[in-house]
Order: sequence, then C-alpha cells, then structure tokens
Amino acid sequence: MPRKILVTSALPYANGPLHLGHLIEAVQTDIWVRYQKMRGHDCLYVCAEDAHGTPIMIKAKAEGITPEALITRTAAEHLADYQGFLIGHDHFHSTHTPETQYFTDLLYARLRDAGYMTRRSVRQAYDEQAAMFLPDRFVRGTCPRCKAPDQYGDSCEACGATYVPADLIDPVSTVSGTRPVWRDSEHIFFALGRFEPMLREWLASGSLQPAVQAKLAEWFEAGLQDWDISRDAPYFGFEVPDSPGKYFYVWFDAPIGYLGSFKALAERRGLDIDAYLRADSSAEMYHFIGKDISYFHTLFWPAVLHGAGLRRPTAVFVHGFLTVDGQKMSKSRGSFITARHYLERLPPEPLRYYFAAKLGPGIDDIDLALEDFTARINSDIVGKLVNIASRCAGFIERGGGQLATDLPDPALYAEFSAAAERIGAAFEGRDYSTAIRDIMQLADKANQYVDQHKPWALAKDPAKADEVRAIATQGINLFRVLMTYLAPVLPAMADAAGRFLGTPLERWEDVQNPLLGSALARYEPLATRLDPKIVATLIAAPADAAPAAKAAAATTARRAAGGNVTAAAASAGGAAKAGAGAPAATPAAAAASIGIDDFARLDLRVAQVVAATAVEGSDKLLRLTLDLGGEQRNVFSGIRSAYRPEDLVGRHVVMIANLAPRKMRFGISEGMVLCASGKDDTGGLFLLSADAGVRPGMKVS
RNA sequence: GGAAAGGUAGCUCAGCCGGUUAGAGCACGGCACUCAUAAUGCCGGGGUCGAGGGUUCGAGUCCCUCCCUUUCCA
Repeated sequence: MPRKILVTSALPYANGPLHLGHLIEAVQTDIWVRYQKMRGHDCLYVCAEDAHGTPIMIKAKAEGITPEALITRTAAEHLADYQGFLIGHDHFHSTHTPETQYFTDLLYARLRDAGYMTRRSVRQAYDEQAAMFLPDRFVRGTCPRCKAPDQYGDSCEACGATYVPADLIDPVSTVSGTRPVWRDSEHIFFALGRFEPMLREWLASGSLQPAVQAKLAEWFEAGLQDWDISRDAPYFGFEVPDSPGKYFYVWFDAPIGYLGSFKALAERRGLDIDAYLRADSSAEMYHFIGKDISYFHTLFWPAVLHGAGLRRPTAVFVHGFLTVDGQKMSKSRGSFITARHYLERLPPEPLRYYFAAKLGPGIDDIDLALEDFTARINSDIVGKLVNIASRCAGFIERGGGQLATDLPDPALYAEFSAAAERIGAAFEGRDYSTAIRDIMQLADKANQYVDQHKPWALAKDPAKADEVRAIATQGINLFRVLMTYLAPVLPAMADAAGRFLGTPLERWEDVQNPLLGSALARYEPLATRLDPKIVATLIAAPADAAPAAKAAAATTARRAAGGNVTAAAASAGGAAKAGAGAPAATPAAAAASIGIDDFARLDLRVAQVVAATAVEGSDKLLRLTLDLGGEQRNVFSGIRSAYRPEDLVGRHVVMIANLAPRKMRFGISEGMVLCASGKDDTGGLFLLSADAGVRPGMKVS
C-alpha cells in the first residue's frame, strides 16, 4: 500500500544566500524523500521562498529595488544552490504568490469566524522619519542592565538580558538613525491558549521527538500566550482582507507557504488537494525544521491548521544546527560557508554523504570537521565502496563483459539483501548515521570477499576464467546492493552506477534479486578523492594566503556550476558573508554587509589614501588609512610587492565599502582595495583608479 | 537567569533495560597482496569512559555535586 506523504523543509528567508546550515536540513529532507520514493510511496516534497517581512522591505530599499525584484532574484539564487546540492523538490514556490495568499486569507477567515482572532492595542517603536513601525531588532541602543552599547531591541548580546525596545537607553532606529517614538496601534491576535487541550493531546500522540516533547511541556508550563499576527503598513506582505492598512505578520504566512507550494504543485499535476488537507485525511504530512523554529511548528502551526478545520502535521522532525570544526558558523572566523562558496570548490555528494553519516533522529548539533570530512569521503566512498566495483569491473570486462549467470556465494548475497529492511528502517527513522555505519560494514565485508577469493591469482590460469568471472559477478552484485542503499544519499552516483550496471538503481526491493547474465558498460570512476587543500579553502584563508586559495580554486573551476572563479578566490581571501537574518545597517553610512560572491551588491566607493605603512611581521601587507569622504577606514592590503607605501599617499583607489570588517593578526581590516592582477599575481598588481575630478566617498556604479 | 543536549582511544563516533579482558571507522606501526583511484586484507600499539562522591555482588551505563562545550527561551 503506497503511502501518500507530503514533506516540507523550512522556507529559506529571501534576504540572504543559503549556507550549509540550510543545506543540512535540505539534505536530511531530500534523503528521506528519495528513500520514500524508492519504496514506491507517493511522496511529495515542497518548499518555497519566505518572501515577506520588514527585513526584506528594508533590504530592497537599501538596494534601491522593489521587494518583488529582491525576492525574485534571491529565489533564483536559492533554487540554483538547492539544485547544486541535488535537492529534488517536487515544487519550489514562494509565499508571495496567489496560492499562498489564497490559503492565508482562507485560514484567517475561518479562524476569525470561529472566534479565534482578537484585537487589542499595542505600543511599539515608530520611526517618524521612515514613517514606519520598527520590529524589535531594528531598534538598537544601550543595554539597560549592563550598559553595553549598540544592542538589539530585544536582548543584549553582552549580558544576555531580555527586554523590550522601550527599555533601551538612547534607542536608535537602524532604518533612519533617528530616535524612535512610541505609538499605539491595534493588532490582531491569535488565541493560541484555547488550543492547549488539543495540543496536549497531539503531543501525547507521540509523534514528536523526546527532546521536543520536553520543550513543549516547558512551554505549556510557562503558559501559551496569544500570538500577534498583524503588522501595520508599510509592510511587505499580504493585507488583512477585512482590515485595510494591516498586514499579516511574515510568520503567519510562512508555514502557510507550505500549503501554497503544495497547491501550485497539485494544480500542475491534477492532485486532489483536499485529500491531503482535510481534517480526516489519511495522507501524512511532515515538516523538517531546525530547532530554533520549533515553537512556530509545534504550537502555532498545528493550532492554526486545526482551528481552520484542516489536518495537523503527522509529525514535525526537528534537527540541530551545523557547526564547522566544532565552532558555530561565524563570519568573523571565516567559517560561515555559503552553499555557493562550497559548490564553487567541491561536488555536492561528499557533503551529502558526510551529513548522512552524522545525522541521527535527535536534535543534536552536527559538526562538519573538515579533516574528518576529507578522510571519511576518501576512505568510505573511494577506498571502500567504489573500490568494490572498480576492482571487479576489470575482470568482467576482460572476460567478455558479461556477468555470470549464477552467484558463487548466494548466502553472502542474501546477507546483503536481507539488510534492506534494517537499513530502510534506519532511513525511515531518520537515523542515517546508523544506516551508513551498517552499509560501510557491509562494504568492508565485500572487500574481504574479493580479497579472500583472489581473482587476480586465478586469472593467471585460463582454465579458471569462469571462476574469476563468478567472483567478480559476486563483487559487482554486492556493490549494486550497497549502491542501492546509498541512492537516497548519493543520487548522482547511483545514476552513474546504474549506467555502469545497465539497470537503474531506483527501487529498494530490486536488491532482492541479483543481477545476472547481463552486460556491463565500461567502468568509469564513480567518485574521486577530495583534495585536503581545496577542502581547507572552505573556510576563508587569511588575506596573505589568497593567492594559494585562488590557485586551488582554479583547479576546481571545471567543477564550478557556473560560478565565478575570480569572485570565489577573492572570497577565500577575506570576504565574510552576510547572515540571512542580519539587519541592514543604516543606509546613511553604508548598505548592509554582504558576501563578495553577491558581487552585484557590492558597495564600491572611491577612497583616498591618507596614510600607508608596511605591516611589520608580514611581507605582503600594507596598512592603509583610507578617507571615504568624511569617514576613515583602516584596510590591510596585500600589495606591498607592487607599491611603496609613500607612493600611495594621496592617490585615489576603489574599495569595497560594505565588506564586513575582518579581524586579522595585525588588526581589523574594514574593507578591501580593488586591484587587477594576472594569475597568481605573477604579472604584477595594479590598483584601480578613477579619472581626474573624482572625490573620496563617491559611489562606483 | 531558566532549561535541554553532550563530554568514551590522536580524530569522528557506537555502546539498548547496569554484568565476562570498553568497541568501530579513520590516523599510526608491522606483515601480506598487487585486481582496484598508492586502493585492499591480516595482525598490533593506543582509552584512570570530564572530575569527585554514592547505590550495588558488579557502573561508561543509575543517583548527587562540580567543571567544560553547545543549544533553546515565543
């Protein structure tokens, strides 16, 4: 009986690039979905851009484009990154669509009519110059407890205190730089508390992970508060139908985006939407999310669905965060790795495999240990798994290219195929690490089999050709079973293996019957080893290592999926990436910090060199003091080989003004100076300059 | 501050309801082999299981305290 399953992963927010944290969730989801499809289930995977909200509105304004243009561009980038990682969405949509609006309006109307929506006045920070209400994060000021300056309006990063923006000393709007005032406005609230019995019952149904259940119990203990689901104009989102000037809060329509995406897919394929969504639906619905958004998905979302007369999620699958070499991804230490940054250097499947090898059913954080990553891929995938096919293929080819018609060791084959249910159960339960361990143990066993039967020794005796072919046939079949088990994790490799074997590895149950008597295609290497030097460039190298990173990146240029190698190298040389949730800086000073591979978003300015000195302890760096038309910046630049400091003073250069500040051994570098150079700087370095009449601070566009 | 998860060989991790000399993979040393992308196989060295108490015939596994790491708090 095929199951009807609808699966989602969390919607990426449309104001920044995808990073490996997004990818671990997408990969986890994709593996699960591919596994379900291999089992013959009717499993649909939808996702979408989370396209609304103040941060997007502000960011678009800072860039001088419409929010629609911003989210369209970002969606294209996100989709390209997902595809680069072989994420097989059945549909990728956006919340800024008629389908999502349809469900948003529908759910709102039903909840309102059922009496779950209330209204009351809220006092909020208001920016008079920008003429808009400010979310907490857009107000900054001095922490009322520890007096740390420049803290967010909701909590202090220095002392951990939580408060409201009105508590801040000297509050400032990050939108206009002015002091906000406090204004009242009527907001719409969703009466979450009335769903507590339903939620408790849902919780008791046992479909949540133990750690998530514990968290929920804690939230019940604290009491469920009404949820503010409206915002005042100007706001980029859907207007509340019965309340002109009021808009749905982005978090209200974000999960509804799951349904919007599903609706678009269903209409394309002619599916029965109601069969999936009605309250008594027998279809299953699962949401893969990070633990930071548990509250929305385990309380608000089931309550909204239930209150509107629709089905609840069958389960919510929560995973932990990704760390890199034991540290949380950080812009300042260069370990903030975007999807694009990775794909410009390495193929996607090693990372998929590594994530799988570490993902369990719990909410523990997952560490990407770079050296371990390299060792694991090279040993597991190349040394063990692919080796089985590689070492057997030659014997088959030299023996005529046909597999034998019988297996010499059916019992061993049976042992491999019998693992299908055990390994399948691990995939089903999202215990991928157990599945991978299991598969690799079998891979060891397959190599032992070949080693014990020594076909290379028998091959010296022409009379034993059949025996040699039989042994190789056994090995190839063991490989086929293992590759089938890994197909959800390594879909492209499984495709390639399918072409080699002459039969696709698409169905889980196919491993029950060995492949016999058929012809094999010529063996082509199915995977190549990772170069530790390239893996090391995943985290940004120090500035003076840029040329090495550039060379390493160049060797992988053929692998880059349409990426810009020059930009990538520059990125390795010192750029930091803008966080998805980072608020825009005040437009007056500079646009938001961005990643250098978002080249179009660079804020390029003309600057004048005020002072230049050689950096002691470095043979490449100069310390430049740059005048940006009023503002001075300290910038380290690796141009000492080409310029004498004293020659630079007074001249104009072009700099990236909104590059996130980067801590170097010698101090903080607040930007980069643009330079032209040949490969590896061997042809010299040439600063860019502007024609006469240019003044410091002018924008380059 | 409140809460959760975790701290087991150099590295990444398994160790279920407490039970014979604590395991795997990688790395390391030796041997074998040479079919295979310097791949593979066999053997081996290596751990006071974060620290300290306690329960028990017996604790990495249960209880308490402490230390460290990470995360969550609408």
